[in-house]
Amino acid sequence: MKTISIIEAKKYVDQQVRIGVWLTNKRSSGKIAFLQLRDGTAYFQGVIVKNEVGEELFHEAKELRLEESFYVTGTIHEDSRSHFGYEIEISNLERVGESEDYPITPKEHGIDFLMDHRHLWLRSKKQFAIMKIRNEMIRATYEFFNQEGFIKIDAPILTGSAPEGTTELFHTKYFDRDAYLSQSGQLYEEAGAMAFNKVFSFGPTFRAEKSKTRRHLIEFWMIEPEMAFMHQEESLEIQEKYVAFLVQGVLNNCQYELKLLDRDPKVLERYTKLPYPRISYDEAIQMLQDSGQFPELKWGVDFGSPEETYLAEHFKLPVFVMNYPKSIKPFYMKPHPTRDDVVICADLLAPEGYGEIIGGSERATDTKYLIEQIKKAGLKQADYEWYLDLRRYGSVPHSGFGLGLERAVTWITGQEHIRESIPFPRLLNRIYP
RNA sequence: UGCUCAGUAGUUCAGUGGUAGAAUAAUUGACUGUUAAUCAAGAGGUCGCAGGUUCGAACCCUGCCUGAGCAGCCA
Repeated sequence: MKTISIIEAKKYVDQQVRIGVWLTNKRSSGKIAFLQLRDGTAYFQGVIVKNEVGEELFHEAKELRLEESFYVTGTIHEDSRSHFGYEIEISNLERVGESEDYPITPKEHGIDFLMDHRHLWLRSKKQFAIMKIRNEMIRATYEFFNQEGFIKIDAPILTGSAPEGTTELFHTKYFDRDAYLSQSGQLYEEAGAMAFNKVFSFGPTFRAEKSKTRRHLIEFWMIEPEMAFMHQEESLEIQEKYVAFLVQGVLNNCQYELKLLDRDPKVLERYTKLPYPRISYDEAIQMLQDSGQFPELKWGVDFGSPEETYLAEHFKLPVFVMNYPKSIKPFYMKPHPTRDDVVICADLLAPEGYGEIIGGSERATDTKYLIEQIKKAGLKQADYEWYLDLRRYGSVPHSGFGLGLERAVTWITGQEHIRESIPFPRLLNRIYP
């Protein structure tokens, strides 16, 4: 007899199999009991009938506790009365690990309680579906960049200086010197692009900002591609192709998970059609002013979440907002060739109110300009000499972007809050578990 | 960090000055197709912490702690 996983059950109809499972819920009457089972691959139910298995085993089945682990042996049946489409008629049970007073019950719980039990909450259906989709997006990321000829160059996590200087950094010690946790691998990816042409990084990012919103994490994962001999227009094409590829990957491989989340695949299908609309920052300001909803808004300020939501809702698609004012963007962005007040950059705003998921730009290539900008930003030139070397020795036009994985997962899975898009979220007041 | 709200049974909540409540989970029993099953029974409490007002405080006042929502910042 074969030991299988639940997800394979449909291949073993009318056969005897054995499955290692946990109990997620149970219902019983005098002569029949339904055990809701999960094994980490899927959820389905086992049926155990007293007349078939005898008094003793039936009693044992009724005694099983929530999240107790055991092996079931039985026959797989196709059955429309079961949500999964298949179920197992149990002929034997072998108990493995007991479970007393499992805290998470099938009833409602508050967010504080669930976050305190995040290590257990991950077992529930909704979290299972989100994590499987997150995994698919990671898998698709590697597939996409490999097929596009990128190689993965890992950026360091410990750095000796502030890469962008603006946001707050986590401070730590590097033996007897100061060090900081990475808030972006981008500058290192630029070095990678000069060595390997098309590169990307995928790693954790740390921001010691006191932000407390549904779209912020203190620790999150970012995908940062960087491409040599590439102007912004081609970069935008890669960006939208990548995002559409992520959505398509989820549509191809996660239909079961989308159903568990009640996320309509038809909505996601719209996001696989390219190109995405593009508007300039100037046009965006005009649109927002014309809407009459943002009377205070002036050219030169960054958008908040209400503005981003308005823009993305207007197009009902991811939308690129291009060429922001120089004053609100970091020092390394390429200045516009005919205007000195904007830079060559774009943010991709996700629809349905999910906000910015990508920030990207063409990078400045002129050494003198960069030195000026570094000074203006109040940074120490000495910390950036290695970065300036990239311009001194064979500088080429190059562009790159960063995609926040959890923001993209939150959008594609249709979640309210980013905290459920990462296994163990680090939030302003939360570092346990 | 600012503004707003909340903290009472394992959990989700009601209780606005006079003996601490409900639902649900867990426990025991009944029930042959349940989908948050249903029905019955018993059990379950440092009312976030400290101080104050009062004959009397879960409730009013002060301080503190913890969390959530929104904003700024950003991906």
